[in-house]
Amino acid sequence: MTPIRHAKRPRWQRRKEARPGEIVTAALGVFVERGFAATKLDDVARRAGVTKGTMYLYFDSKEALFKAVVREAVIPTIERGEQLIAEHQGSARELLAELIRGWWQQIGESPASGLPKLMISEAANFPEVARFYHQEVVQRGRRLFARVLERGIASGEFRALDVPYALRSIGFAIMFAAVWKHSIACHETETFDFERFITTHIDVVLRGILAEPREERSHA
Amino acid sequence: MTPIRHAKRPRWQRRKEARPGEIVTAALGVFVERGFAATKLDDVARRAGVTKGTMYLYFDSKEALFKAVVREAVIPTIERGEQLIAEHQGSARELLAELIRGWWQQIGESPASGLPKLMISEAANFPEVARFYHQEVVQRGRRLFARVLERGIASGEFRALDVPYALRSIGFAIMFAAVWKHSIACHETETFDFERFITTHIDVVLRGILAEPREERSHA
Amino acid sequence: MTPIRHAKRPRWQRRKEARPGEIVTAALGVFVERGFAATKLDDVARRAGVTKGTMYLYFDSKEALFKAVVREAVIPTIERGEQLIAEHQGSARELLAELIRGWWQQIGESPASGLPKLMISEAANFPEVARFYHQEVVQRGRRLFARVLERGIASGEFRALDVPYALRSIGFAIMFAAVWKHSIACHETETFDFERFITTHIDVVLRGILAEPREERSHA
Amino acid sequence: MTPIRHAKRPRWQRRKEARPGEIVTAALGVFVERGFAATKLDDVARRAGVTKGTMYLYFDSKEALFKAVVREAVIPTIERGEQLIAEHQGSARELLAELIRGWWQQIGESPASGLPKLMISEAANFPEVARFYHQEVVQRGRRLFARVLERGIASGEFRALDVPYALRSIGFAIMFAAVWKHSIACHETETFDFERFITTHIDVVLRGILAEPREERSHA
DNA sequence: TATGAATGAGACTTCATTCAT
DNA sequence: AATGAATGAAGTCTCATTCAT
Repeated sequence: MTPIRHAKRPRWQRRKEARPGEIVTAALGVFVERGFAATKLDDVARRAGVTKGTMYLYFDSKEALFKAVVREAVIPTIERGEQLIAEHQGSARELLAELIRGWWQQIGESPASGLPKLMISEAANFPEVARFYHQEVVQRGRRLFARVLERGIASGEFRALDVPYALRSIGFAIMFAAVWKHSIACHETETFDFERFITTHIDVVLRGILAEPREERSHA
Repeated sequence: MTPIRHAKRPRWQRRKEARPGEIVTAALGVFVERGFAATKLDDVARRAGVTKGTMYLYFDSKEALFKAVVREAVIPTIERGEQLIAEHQGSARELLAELIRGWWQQIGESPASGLPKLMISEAANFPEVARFYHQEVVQRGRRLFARVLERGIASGEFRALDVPYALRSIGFAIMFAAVWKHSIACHETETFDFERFITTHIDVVLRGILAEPREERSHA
Repeated sequence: MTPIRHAKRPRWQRRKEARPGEIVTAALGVFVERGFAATKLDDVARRAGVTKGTMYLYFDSKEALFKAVVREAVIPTIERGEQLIAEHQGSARELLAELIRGWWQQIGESPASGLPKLMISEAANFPEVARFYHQEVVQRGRRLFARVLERGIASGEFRALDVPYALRSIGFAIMFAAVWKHSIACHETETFDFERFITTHIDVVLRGILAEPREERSHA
Repeated sequence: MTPIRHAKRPRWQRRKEARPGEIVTAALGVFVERGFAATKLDDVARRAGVTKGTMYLYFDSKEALFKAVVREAVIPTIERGEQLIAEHQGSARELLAELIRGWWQQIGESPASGLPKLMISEAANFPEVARFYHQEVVQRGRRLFARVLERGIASGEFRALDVPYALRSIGFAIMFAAVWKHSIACHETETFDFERFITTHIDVVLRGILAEPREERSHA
């Protein structure tokens, strides 16, 4: 009679390469959901499929993990932003529309879209990180939009705008959509159709900034 | 023989009526700044000019205080919203402009403007509160805007819009301005001119939603 | 029938003044017994009759508590040392004998006698504290002994000695007795009679340093 | 076709015989420096040139390692002690002097001199080890000294002494010198000349215990 | 009514120990 | 035989909450 032998699964595996990324991904999720202070490392660990102790092999502290999360999430945000500019061509209006639509497709639908919410929530608790984010993401993004607007104004496509504020008028709504997605949207019964929102938004703001049709026109 | 009577001033005064309000105000500030979990009751107490123990005379727990803060901040938000509709008249475009400008003046510049940031940050941690806020503020606000847009469409002032999403296109930017003010804006070197933002925003979105000019047109 | 009413003893009392001293005393005991690292704050708290949390009202950290313990225990050691010199008079030999006997009575039998063991054990872990102890206690004590020896040599009572090392020859044994008392002595079956040790030690070392009685004798 | 053969040097060599000794030596050093609880096995491993895991091939636990360290360090201490007695001959005074000097040369200058400090520090945490050390080293050492003193008294070289305590008067200072060497001595700016200390100590205590010269005397 | 000393549950963090490689 | 990634128990420290004053 052979004794029953449970095929003993190993208690854990060595996955040194994969771990940091998995932990950062898990942490991004929990931080975005609950905020830094309310996040328990146990929860992050569980979501990453490791134990609490393992996380300290890769990150010195909860704060270090937070910074790593922001850093990791920021880099693709920047890179994709740069790429978007490089790629898109055509009229300023098409460029702007593509920029918005592209941003949403590449970032808005990725986990990195939680970053704005995270930074907004934790700015006061992590001033240096906030400053870093502001420089590397916010200001860069603004310059991007500004360039497009200015190009459109120069070419006569767009009317004379107060560029620094017009870009906020356009961009804030998009940022808020991302923030919304990761917070109260979860509690809405009817689902929010981001596709439709983006389409409508582009429609509204483009009309809002386009130069007067042609012949007639006279605004102060 | 007259008994000696020390004119002993009481160590503290009875301020039963004033206390709760002061505490809630202080708590709103700290909650908005740091978030619920990162807020220490000691800090709230200090800002309110009382001690930690005193707060428990008025609020059962930190969570209860949080709910009170939201409730207290929500009520004027709603009331002012209602009032804004009731007061303003005129064309839909003027109404919309006044609505936005009025919101900013009455709420955006008050401490209650921190509420959106707070709710966004804590929605996942306080689902019931989030639901309450969503119903009493968000949806009500939306209905407000929707009514204005619909009125404008009906009167031919505005073009045919996807109302539920167009209102977000307009409103999100304003909400984000409030959120921004309480978070990363603090880390900007150049100051953000909200007045100018509001003006530009109204300008852009109004043009964006107005019916095709045809020939005539003349707005300020 | 009267219901039985337990005279409910208060869960705790407010004793702000007394606490720090009690905690330091308790901590001295445990630190001396087990060493810094092996000491659990829970144990200190229990011995002091408080809870762990209470200790943090008075000391910022375990390390801060350690430093306070040393500081508190050092001060009386120094003060009593100074006092011993000031008080004692008479011939150098009597002075030396009194010094040793007095040290034992005043310090050796007090809890502060654990200090040498504690400093010896933790010197490598707390270099700054060790330096402080070395300056304020060790060197001061040495100067004390040195002065007595020099006085005796000058007066012809003691023979010409290598003072810096002779004082160690005398003093080390006494220090070791204190160290011993707080460590291995606890594991001896037969008790150690400190009184008898001190008497013998004084007898031996005094003979060892007294000037040659008179004419005769000469050994290498 | 000859298969390619990488002359792959093994990542590690079989050093089964050498390992335990190296680990014990490293551990002795760290234990003496920092104490048992403050010692991290990682540090020991690094000093021994192995990894933490390897240590568990030779020692079941940190405590087992500690015991091994004591055992290993105790044995030569005992053996050298025995050897010292066996070797030395001559008058009791010479024997005593040689004993002290020999102890210092053979043990005081070896790493084993850290043992007294270690046992003193950890006696309360490892009572059985302390008891073992006490029996095998302390008491044996005492008996050794006692025999020498008794021999000297019997031969008339030494005066009538309270032997059990006189030997402590002599021996404690030497033990303390060893303890000192491994703790606070490291923080002294001026170096401690052990040679000179031993010489002075022998000088002082021998005079302190020699019989009164009477008129003359001649010991071999 | 108000205080703030005291509490204790719970979080972060360390590190001895295990075990897949 | 050796490694070092992974574990989890245990300790330090914080802070919401209680309660004697």
